[in-house]
Amino acid sequence: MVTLVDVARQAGVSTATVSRVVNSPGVVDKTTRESVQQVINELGYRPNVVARGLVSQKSKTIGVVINQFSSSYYGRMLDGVESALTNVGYKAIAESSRETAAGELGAITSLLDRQCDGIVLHSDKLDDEALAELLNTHPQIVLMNRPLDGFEERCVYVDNVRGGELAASTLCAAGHEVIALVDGPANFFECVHRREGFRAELEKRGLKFDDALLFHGDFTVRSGRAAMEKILESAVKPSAIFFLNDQMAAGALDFCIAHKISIPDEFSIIGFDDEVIAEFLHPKLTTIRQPLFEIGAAAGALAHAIATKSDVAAIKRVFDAEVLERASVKKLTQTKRSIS
Amino acid sequence: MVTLVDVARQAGVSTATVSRVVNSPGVVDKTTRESVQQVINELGYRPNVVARGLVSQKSKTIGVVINQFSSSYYGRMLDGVESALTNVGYKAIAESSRETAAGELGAITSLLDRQCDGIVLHSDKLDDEALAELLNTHPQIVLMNRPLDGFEERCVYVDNVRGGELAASTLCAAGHEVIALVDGPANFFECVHRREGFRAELEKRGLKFDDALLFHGDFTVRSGRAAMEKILESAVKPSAIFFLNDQMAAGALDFCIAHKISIPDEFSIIGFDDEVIAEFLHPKLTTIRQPLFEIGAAAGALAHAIATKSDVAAIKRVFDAEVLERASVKKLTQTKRSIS
DNA sequence: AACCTTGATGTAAACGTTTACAAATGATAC
DNA sequence: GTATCATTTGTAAACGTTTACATCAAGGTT
Repeated sequence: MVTLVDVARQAGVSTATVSRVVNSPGVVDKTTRESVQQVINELGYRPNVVARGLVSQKSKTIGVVINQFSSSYYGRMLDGVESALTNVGYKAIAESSRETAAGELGAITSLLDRQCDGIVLHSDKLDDEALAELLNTHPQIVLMNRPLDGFEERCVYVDNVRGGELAASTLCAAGHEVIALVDGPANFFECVHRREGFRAELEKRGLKFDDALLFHGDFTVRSGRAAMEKILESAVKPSAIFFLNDQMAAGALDFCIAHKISIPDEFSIIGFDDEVIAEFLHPKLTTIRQPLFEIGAAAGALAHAIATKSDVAAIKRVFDAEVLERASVKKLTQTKRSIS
Repeated sequence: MVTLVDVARQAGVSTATVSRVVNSPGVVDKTTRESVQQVINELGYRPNVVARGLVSQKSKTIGVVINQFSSSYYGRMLDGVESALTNVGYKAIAESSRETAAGELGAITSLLDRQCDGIVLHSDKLDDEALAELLNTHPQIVLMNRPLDGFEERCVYVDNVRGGELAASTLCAAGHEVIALVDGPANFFECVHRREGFRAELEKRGLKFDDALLFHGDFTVRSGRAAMEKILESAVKPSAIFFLNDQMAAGALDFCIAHKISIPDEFSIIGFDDEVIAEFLHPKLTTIRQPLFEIGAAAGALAHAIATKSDVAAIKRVFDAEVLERASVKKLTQTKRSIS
């Protein structure tokens, strides 16, 4: 490995001078600079980031903690983080928690040990209390796609309430009035918010949400299939169904194909997330899209801003979801609506 | 930040002793060890990985270069790499090339600058020559899911030839004899190999592959749709089609739905890759699966073995693909076969 | 009693940088 | 000719560790 010292010796200058031509070429004399640069090129010298980090006490690196890599949900956010950081000369280093609370904590510690200047954390295994404590002791941590009361400044996320409203308004605008909702895991804040927004929008439109229309799922394909079956067996006759994520909607669609139930003719279906599978389903799934890349980018920018003590106010924290209209929602005609 | 020096002072010992209780507790006296450990806990001391790396000249880190995060293709391999490394106390740090050759080179340099002990490279932008040069100058680099002549020891990949054979044998076993093939980008080695294996298997079975049955695509959904249209317009009447990746097969399926062509009744279809979408398509796509997690894990293990100069021979380099039979391939009956 | 081991600890150099400060040079102004 | 200043360069300390080597005490051999 060729070091600063090698270059200095070869060029007949001090290490300080070499360091200067690398970091602030302006201050060194043109002749010196050029001859040093020449030696740098000849020897193929590259600064050792580790040594540099030790003395500068900066790693120019932001750590990112996610659940796993093999899901485009995290992938899209990672791409966003990396993109934002690359733009400002920082690096992202991603670590997976392997889907356990211990893994999340371990990843954070490991990233901190590595002297990351900031950390972008996607947590869904730690509870609010643990998270609050973490954020209090480590001012360089920001939360990605999760809000936390009292830490509004350090959270970047999609407005799930607004997302739920959007689902309701999309369905209502298409003429639906009796709408079933298939829930996700009870303790997920996303579910609470999406449901909340959904109900609120319905009420705003003078429609009451009947609890008989609420079905339970756990975000898996299998549970979506089961929920669809339950809906068919039940007494309620919704014209549309809002699944709190795409996986469950996919399960329902699969069930419908198997049982020759025509979608969207017999039921309109809307999902949430816009996963890659959504536009490959049959029919193509209308869904609510979270701007994951943008959320990742904002989280990266926020962590960077905090690390460099630069202006944090300009960074957008709360993102709106948007509806992607595809083919699983049918517009009801006036006549049809009155019949049903 | 609390350092070794702080601990040493507080515990009334030298930094060497503290370092020893952290790294080789065995050699220090029980009483000393315990009192030092006590101070470490009180102060919440954590070793600075950067400083440690500087003196030990080891980072215990393997860098991984991929094209992007937001694709489960890379995600599955990343999970594999991370899993293998975590098992041996190493860390993976992933960087995306943002899909350009310059990005690949930049990521490698950046990882090298960070003193990664090894690098796992997934390259599809660099040609064989550039790669060979890279591997020659940097013995710590290994290639993930790409073979390279002359560097068999340092490449981990799926046997695409065998994968092509598998596609052919699956279709033949179902009674198909006239099989169309939809190609991918001409310069991708994957395509060359898959085609090669496909042809070889056909010939082995006494079937000749007619070039009229070869159609071109570029791995995109759109091109799959277009290829399907071309096949329908053409004079050849295949009973089955082998798409060199799932994306194109998805496009074809979409086209078929739109044009009321029943799959697998009118055509049997097989894809390649087993992307997440495969089992959500209609009908569920039969495809050839690459063991991406295992490939990533092996690549990680290989890089680690090289970095630690341990035994490299035991690590599996070439992986077999497997066929995932779902619903897009139909078994032809003897009668039907003779009619067609 | 002299010598050798063994085990525990400390001393100090080293890793490859950056940077505050000092020093040297030359130009400018009077 | 001296004082002042700007520009360029060098010296050396610092960052937080690890580790070769030295030291020392205590116990064992002869």
